Amino acid sequence: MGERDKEALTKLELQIMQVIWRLGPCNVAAVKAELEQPLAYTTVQTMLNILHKKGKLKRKLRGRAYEYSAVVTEAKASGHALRDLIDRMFGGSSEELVMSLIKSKQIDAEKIAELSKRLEEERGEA
Amino acid sequence: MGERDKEALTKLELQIMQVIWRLGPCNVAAVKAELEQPLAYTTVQTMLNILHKKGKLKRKLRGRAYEYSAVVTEAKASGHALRDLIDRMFGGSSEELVMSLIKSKQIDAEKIAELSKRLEEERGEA
DNA sequence: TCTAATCTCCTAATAAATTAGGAGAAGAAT
DNA sequence: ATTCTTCTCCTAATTTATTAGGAGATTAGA
Repeated sequence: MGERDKEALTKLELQIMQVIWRLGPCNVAAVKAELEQPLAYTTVQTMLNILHKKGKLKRKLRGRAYEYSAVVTEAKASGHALRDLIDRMFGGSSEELVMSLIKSKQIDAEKIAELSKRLEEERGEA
Repeated sequence: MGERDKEALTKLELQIMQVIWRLGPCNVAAVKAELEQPLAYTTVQTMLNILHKKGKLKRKLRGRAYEYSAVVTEAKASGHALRDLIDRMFGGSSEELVMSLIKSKQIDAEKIAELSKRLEEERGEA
């Protein structure tokens, strides 16, 4: 990865970000408690450090522990992950992705129609 | 990764699979020649071995070199990658994913409508 | 046949991601 | 004040992913 692509979150990084998106600002203990896998305190801390270094989290001393909070929104992160996948697997075409969803039966005509409709409505309100 | 998830392709693995999906059965040299990054012959070979071990490729001696061919289709692999992303980032909901595409302006109402239409047509023919 | 060019296998170095131990600081409890 | 706990930082072991070297086999061509 040549300097670029440092946006991407690894699996564990994502899980940790998700805890913080869900709970809001957290210290190490809170994140650790919320993770389904049992991880050592220091493991969680290392990951939080990495995320902080990558600019995904900011932190602030609260009491005697740091409290970490998200710098990027979940929407932004998922948008980015999606963009990556589209570029890497669907030749950059989001239509291809949607077609793939349909072909693999992960979504159907009804759902698409429903989404279109919801879209129209939102469009109308805006 | 507890035994499961061994479906997932890493970045380089994916690139190599893509060469084979595009060109059909290939030997090491052919894959190496087709990759944009310059990689050593043995590097490509190691990756092909790994992919073979993972069951993504099968191989057959053709002349004096192995010829590797895809066991999984591109559609299947991309379907799986998509499923993973949906599970990991969109709480398992493909609708959420599509909404995210829309919100991040990676696809718009027109496209969705077009897709729906194309779907109807295909439905009609089937 | 002999040589040069592959190609395979085995091995391993490097890098990135995940996991965690230990020392010391600093507040809390007695 | 002394002890106990909790938290930070620094460090590093482990695992997975990427990269590649070298020995020996086999074949093609002179």
